[in-house]
Amino acid sequence: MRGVAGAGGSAQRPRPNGRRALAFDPIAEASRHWRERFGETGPMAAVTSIMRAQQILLGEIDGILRPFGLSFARYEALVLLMFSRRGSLPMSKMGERLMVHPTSVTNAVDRLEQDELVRRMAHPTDRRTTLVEITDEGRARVERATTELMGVDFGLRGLDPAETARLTELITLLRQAAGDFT
Amino acid sequence: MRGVAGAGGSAQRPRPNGRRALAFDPIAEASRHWRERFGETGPMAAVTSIMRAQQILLGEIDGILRPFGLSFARYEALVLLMFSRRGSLPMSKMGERLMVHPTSVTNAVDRLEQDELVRRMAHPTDRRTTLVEITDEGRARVERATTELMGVDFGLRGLDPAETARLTELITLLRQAAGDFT
DNA sequence: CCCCAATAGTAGGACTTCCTAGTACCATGG
DNA sequence: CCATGGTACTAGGAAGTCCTACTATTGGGG
Repeated sequence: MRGVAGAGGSAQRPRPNGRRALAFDPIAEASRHWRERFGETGPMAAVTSIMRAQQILLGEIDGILRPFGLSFARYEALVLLMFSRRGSLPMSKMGERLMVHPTSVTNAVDRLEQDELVRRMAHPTDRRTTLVEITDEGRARVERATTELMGVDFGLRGLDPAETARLTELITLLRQAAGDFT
Repeated sequence: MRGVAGAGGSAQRPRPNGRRALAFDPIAEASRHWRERFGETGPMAAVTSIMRAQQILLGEIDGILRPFGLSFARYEALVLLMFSRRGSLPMSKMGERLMVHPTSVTNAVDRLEQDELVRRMAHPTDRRTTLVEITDEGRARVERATTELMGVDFGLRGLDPAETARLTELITLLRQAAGDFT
């Protein structure tokens, strides 16, 4: 269905969605065009690169998670609940930690609940709040999926540990400047 | 509507979707949890960071483009056409260069055509092929949008030019390993 | 003690991405 | 000369994101 990162090193692996590898880097190519016409192009190349990286990684990860009946969005929600002390959190807390819109949480929880991987519960004191609790099946599922994902480094290839750490570091600077945290 | 990247340096700017800055970095926090439980966490942190960076940048850019009646997806398509020699390209070529699924091109071109920023034309010799040509209005629009985007470094903040270049470089390694190009 | 602003969650809608299927057309081999 | 396989595009649908309301509930100030 997706290949789940088997096959070969890097060259002849079929592209996720049926595209094939190009003989040149289209981002570098575009960057060249920009430079000719506008001069500075660093930020544009970086932004385009990030967009593309996200697309690649999400495709890779979703492909790995598909056999588990999960998407990355729902997987992340399950992980968050698994890490929580009581195995449950208010929806609002989930949105905050996952850094997504409240309606995205509603969406994810709806689907997870349909699969009986989580359960909505009333909050004991605040009737506005909905608690989301991970089920035993949810725990089992996320545990297995995690093993699988870690086995393939979350689809991340081509970077050694130091480079991986540096990448995270640079993006942390970006995120801080964007106001993600103080 | 979105703020268009004005206001302040980094701290008190309202988050794109109404979330506010947290007092800690949720990705670092999650990474700590992972390390406790599973040991290695480098790839997971990097992947999560990229996902978040994409979300931030896309929100930023779409906010800037909204006054121009464009989204980033459609903007990229217009830029591609603007850079092409004849101002027109086959849809398939566009999908290849933009690295998106053919149906995504159809979608983007549909909307651009409704706004009369591009025009579908028959290919002179191959009747399977649809050529997409940028209109004068399309050129004008993308020109103005580009000025705006370059003025705010495509929403990229917090990195100096060297760091920006390094970020692109690291992601290029990732993309190459994923088979984006040879 | 009550009104009113803030908070929590959801419904509905716009947009994007991908996938699967289908149709139309080209190009090559028998 | 046609049959077959590959290419180009689109229709329909699933999933995710965000946004704008809207309802319910809470908690504080007058």
